[in-house]
Amino acid sequence: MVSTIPTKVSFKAQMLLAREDAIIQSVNRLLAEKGFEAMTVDEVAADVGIAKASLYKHFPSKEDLAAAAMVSVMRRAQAFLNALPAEASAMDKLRSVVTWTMGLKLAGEMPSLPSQNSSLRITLMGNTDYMDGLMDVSDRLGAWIEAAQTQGAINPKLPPIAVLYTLYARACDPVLEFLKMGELYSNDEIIALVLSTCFEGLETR
Amino acid sequence: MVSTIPTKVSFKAQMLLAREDAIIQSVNRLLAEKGFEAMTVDEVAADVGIAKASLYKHFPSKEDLAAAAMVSVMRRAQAFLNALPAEASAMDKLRSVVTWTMGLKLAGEMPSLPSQNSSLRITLMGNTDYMDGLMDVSDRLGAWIEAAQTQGAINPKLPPIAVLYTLYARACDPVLEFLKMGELYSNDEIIALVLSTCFEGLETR
DNA sequence: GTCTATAGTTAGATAGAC
DNA sequence: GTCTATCTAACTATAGAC
Repeated sequence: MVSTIPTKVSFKAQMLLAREDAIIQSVNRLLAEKGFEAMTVDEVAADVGIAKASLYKHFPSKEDLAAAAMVSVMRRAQAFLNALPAEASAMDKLRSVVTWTMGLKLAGEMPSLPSQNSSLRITLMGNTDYMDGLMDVSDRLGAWIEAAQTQGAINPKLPPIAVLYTLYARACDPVLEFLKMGELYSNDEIIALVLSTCFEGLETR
Repeated sequence: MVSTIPTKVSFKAQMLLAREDAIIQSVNRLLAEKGFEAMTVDEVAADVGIAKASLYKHFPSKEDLAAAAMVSVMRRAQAFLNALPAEASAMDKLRSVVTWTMGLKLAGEMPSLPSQNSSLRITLMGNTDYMDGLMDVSDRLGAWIEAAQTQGAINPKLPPIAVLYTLYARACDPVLEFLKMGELYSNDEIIALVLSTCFEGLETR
């Protein structure tokens, strides 16, 4: 039994995962484009190229679709953190992470969820994959923040939690899209500008 | 005719304005609480204490309700700008304005609109009261920004438009609500923290 | 698991009496 | 201008055949 069935099971499982990946990719893009409320399940189904009922066989609700997209982004973030050079300073790592998240946002790959929606919050906080990823990322960023403060790179008077929130907020900063709409600056220039205001502030140094 | 009718007309007009003020106040609060998509017209009607159909006699659509709330906030902003001491430096004025907008947000009086919703954008941009107010406020802030840059207070390398967007963005900064949810800091402390990260940045000076 | 078809609900907007 | 009652459209979710 072990010798005959595995390949077939594995193949089917692979197809299933591939389809779910396609779904998540569509959800991710649509969430970045229009946000959670404006995205409809019909759109997702049409974008993936399957029927809506089939979609509900994979994910039990619209909220779970969004959660899956967030888990996906969280995994990408973890992979990015893992790939950072170990010899870099805590400050450099933090700057790299923020640069990466802003790039994701400008590329239209950062899903945007309303922080108010309660049913979505409940689904997200009940999703252990998402919560574990969030905790892991927060812990690692938190450690770098405290290290940077000890080294005198980040203002030690700021509570680490406030710094963490400030960094997270750059991933959904409306300044990015406003500057992009103006069409005066390239994506790299926009990232450089916002990175500068974030770490160095508006005041002259 | 001129001597007999005016008082009655004026009285009716006054009642109408009072009712519309009450509507706008409800809309403003609900928009701050739940955002545009989550706010329903039924809720607004119930909150004001009138029938939904009556609401539609005053404002032709949900989008126009939100626009009226934005015009109201814009007027308050203009009044705040007018009341700033003329002898204050450009930099002090900018800090005061940002402090004020963050206070409004923390007090639950800052309506939050999705920057993606297109029908809302169209209504807003077709509303001359709103657009005139926005232009006026932007012009005055813009002048202060350039003055502060000339005086060396604000980093002159930053494009004024990027500085303006950055200041506007503080009015809807999720860091404010995150820190408020944590219940570790008072509203004044939160404002001081975000004001510091905004103007002085995260890096040690 | 995928489909078509539809149930069930909500919310924006309107009709028509007063 | 205000009301009750209703329309219409859109959307989430599911039933049931294959």
